[in-house]
Amino acid sequence: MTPTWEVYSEDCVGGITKRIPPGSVDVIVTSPPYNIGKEYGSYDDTRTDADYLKWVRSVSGVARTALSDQGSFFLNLGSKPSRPSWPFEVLECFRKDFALQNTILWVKSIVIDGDDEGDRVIRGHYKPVNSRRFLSGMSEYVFHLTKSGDVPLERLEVGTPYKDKSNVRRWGDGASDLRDRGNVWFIPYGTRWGPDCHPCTFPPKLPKMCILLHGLSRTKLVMDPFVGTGSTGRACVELGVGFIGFDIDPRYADLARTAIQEARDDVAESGSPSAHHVPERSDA
Amino acid sequence: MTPTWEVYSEDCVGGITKRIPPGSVDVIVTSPPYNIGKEYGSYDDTRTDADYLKWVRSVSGVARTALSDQGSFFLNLGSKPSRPSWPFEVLECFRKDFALQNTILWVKSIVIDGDDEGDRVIRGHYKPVNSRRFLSGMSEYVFHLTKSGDVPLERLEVGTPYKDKSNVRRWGDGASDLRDRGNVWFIPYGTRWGPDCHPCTFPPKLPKMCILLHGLSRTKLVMDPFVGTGSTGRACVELGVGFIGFDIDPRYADLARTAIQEARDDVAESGSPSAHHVPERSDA
DNA sequence: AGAGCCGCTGAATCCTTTT
DNA sequence: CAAAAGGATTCAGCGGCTC
Repeated sequence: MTPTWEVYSEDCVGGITKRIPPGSVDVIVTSPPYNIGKEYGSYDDTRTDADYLKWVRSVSGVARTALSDQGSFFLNLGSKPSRPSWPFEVLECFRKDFALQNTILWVKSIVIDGDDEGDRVIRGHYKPVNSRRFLSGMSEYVFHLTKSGDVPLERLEVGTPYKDKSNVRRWGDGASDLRDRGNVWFIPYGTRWGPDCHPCTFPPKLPKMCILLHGLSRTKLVMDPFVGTGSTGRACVELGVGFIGFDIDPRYADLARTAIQEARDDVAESGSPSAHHVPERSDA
Repeated sequence: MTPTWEVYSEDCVGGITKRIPPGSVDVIVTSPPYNIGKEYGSYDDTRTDADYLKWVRSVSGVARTALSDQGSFFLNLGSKPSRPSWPFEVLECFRKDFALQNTILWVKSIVIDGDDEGDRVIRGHYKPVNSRRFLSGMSEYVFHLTKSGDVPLERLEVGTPYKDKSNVRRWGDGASDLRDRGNVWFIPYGTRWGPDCHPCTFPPKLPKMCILLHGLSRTKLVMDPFVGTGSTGRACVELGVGFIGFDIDPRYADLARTAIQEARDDVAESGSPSAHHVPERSDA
């Protein structure tokens, strides 16, 4: 049976309540908008932080209802350069409904100075901030939230090959050359980052890794309350799992539907409905 | 005039109040103990989290008093994988007295998958945890706290060259070929990890980079309320700035004094009282 | 002589069982 | 039922050994 991929152009709080049976979502992957005023164009731009956080609380509530008891909620939060504490303040809202089980650091760019092992390594796109007081932000957070704080994961699904190959046969089960990647994920942006891109989407590799970490076999339905350009939906098509997404802005909902359709065409063409691994290059 | 380096074996809250004139500290670099029960052997081991956080509040208060208006407070907080939210909870205590101006991510180990730019890169010490639900922790936080949130920094003092010019090791030239390193600092542990090492110290490179980031010219006195093995004191000797440290445990205070004395001997021997740059290898 | 194999050790570890 | 104690585990680095 083919899974379904749906995107609704409506407010996620209402949409989730109306359309999603409680406990039926296995994985949530999303990146909420920073400034609700921008996204909800009709709203008053002078919304206070307190208002925003109150709204976040309501999102958290419906998310908890929709998620299954053994489900995983991957919450991507970047930080406004001018306010590094913002992600933590938003996280507090969700921690009233969820346990923080893991904090994943999405590193976009890093400098590794030369040492015994090799020369200096600089990887990832460098986006400098012109400031006297702020360091350029090279990372975002992916908070892994669960209801119990005790949801089993498939760490090796996003694993990395052993460094010491002699350990493969010694401690690996013999077949797999994989060990835990840890909580620091280096995922650079793709080379091109179009001007019409949603400001707060992530590269397709990120939602893919999140779903794989939760475990593909335990994932039937993925939800994204703020689809943006539809990276999560695209990942779901490629992984062959169901998806339901929301975006109050019809333009983004359309973008996401297009992205999903493109992914379906690609999959139909290449023939492989699901790639059970992290591809080397999964940039759009 | 030679700066002074002092370590007192006493509780930092009392020690700071007694010995440090308000506003006289330019930079604080420290890594507080997680479990006060362990450090303060005589205390009741059944201290609750709330008690610990209350104690943190008192530390925060004296730290604020000691710090100058334009001072920087670099707070290193690691996290047990089993409780990823702990650093954020502790941070909240300090945010009542300080503004969070920057969040620096100290990355100890990272996997960079191969792509166009090169082969797969694995760097740093890998410390796996035995768990089905937790990812291995490869990072810690360094929260940069200030009074105003608007303290100017010297980003290029910890900068990195624009290009890989293999034989440009000429530091005298200065900041011409440097760009901002960003907020993700890759600093691996040294290879050897001696048996008599304090469990929660950071590599000497870390406090050094913090002081340089604040600006050597604006730094006369550095303070560390929990010296541990004395990495911060050692860094101060090497940079030629004053230091005052505290540790209630006399053994650690002694360790720190020894570390400082060793650094003084090293500096006296090599002749250069301050190295105005981040050394390639500064492991003890 | 260099590649491969194995033992040993560590870690602000986690997990299970027992008081 | 919270807390303590002992057991289990992981994988990189190192060193020694063999082929």
